[in-house]
Amino acid sequence: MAKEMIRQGGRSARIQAEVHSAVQALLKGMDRAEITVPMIAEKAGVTPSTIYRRWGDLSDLLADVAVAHMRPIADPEDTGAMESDLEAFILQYAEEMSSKVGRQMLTDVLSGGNTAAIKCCGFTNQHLETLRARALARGEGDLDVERAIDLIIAPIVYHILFGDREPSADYCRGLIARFLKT
Amino acid sequence: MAKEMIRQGGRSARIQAEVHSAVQALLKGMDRAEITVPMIAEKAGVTPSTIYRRWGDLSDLLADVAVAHMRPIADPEDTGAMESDLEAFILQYAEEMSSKVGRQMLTDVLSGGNTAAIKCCGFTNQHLETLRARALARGEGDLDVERAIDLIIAPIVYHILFGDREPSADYCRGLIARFLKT
DNA sequence: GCCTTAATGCAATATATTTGCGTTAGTGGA
DNA sequence: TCCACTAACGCAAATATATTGCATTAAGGC
Repeated sequence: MAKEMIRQGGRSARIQAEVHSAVQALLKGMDRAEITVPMIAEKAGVTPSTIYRRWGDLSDLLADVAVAHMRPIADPEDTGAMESDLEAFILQYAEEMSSKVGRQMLTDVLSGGNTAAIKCCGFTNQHLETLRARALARGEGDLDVERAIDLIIAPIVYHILFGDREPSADYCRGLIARFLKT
Repeated sequence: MAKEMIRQGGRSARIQAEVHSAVQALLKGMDRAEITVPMIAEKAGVTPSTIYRRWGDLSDLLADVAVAHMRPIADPEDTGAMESDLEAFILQYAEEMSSKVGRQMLTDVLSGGNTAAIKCCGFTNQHLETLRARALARGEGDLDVERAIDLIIAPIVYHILFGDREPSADYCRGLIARFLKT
């Protein structure tokens, strides 16, 4: 019976919430490089050892918080047509990701375990799949999600991560136009 | 006079070399998460405080080492034609970056200061510019480097970083074909 | 309500980082 | 070549962070 069960309710969940919000609060006030686990523990009203045991180390914790914060709460806006849906979603995506906190979330996700990164790009796929389902329902034809990742998302993320270019709205619209041109 | 000069010769350079090779040696034998500064210091025959003072912290050191290791020693192979040059370069790039050490270098570069990342993508640009110069010299027409970054490099890097797909040779050739198709 | 045990807190220990100070060794000028 | 200047280093003490054993708390199933 009961082997290696993972608990989800009550105290355990409350502590996770406290720790997450402590991290987010600290991220607003200081650079990521100066945040420490004891600092988070104190703000969350928890013992440091609890954090170490649950999350392993700071990278994993930050990645976990970043993923939780990126988790979509709502579907992308429905503007009535696939092209405008796509533009609205991409522009918002680029703006969120290129902001200071967005960049931090990206690097945290990539520094943490590989599972965080997979989840993160899973969210993006999910959003694009939503747009695809809408397009099909409207009879506007298909939307190739893989191709959208390669032609639109990947360049935006690349330039944000490597800092060699700002993903301006015009640049994003250019990527979308290239994608739509069959 | 002499304000804030930076020394380059002798001991200082030797120590940098020792530390770099110590890091590379350690990276071969263990996971990046278990490497510590004192560990590196001992293998390099140096005091930990020296490393802390020169590089700040582990992230910056690893980023520095990764950048140094990515710095191109030779130009990409000259195969006689732009298309084959491009294919040769991209396939090698994808293979290097998707290897275990390649992934580590990428995340190290992105975790370290922003300057490391810029240098890193500068190397890629430089290689593509070399291919472009060759193509122009041969009278094969132009090669749009920015577009190559967006259409070929960015998707490869994206999938390596987020781990949602392996950049196989066939996949890379598909990206190249898409790029060449005007 | 009772039992089992995952999850936490506490405290002791081990490890890593920072810092003050004396020493070594590049660098430029005489 | 020698000398003055000082950046960069080594050492060791002080501080901060990470790990671990053990007692305690509280989910989840009965």
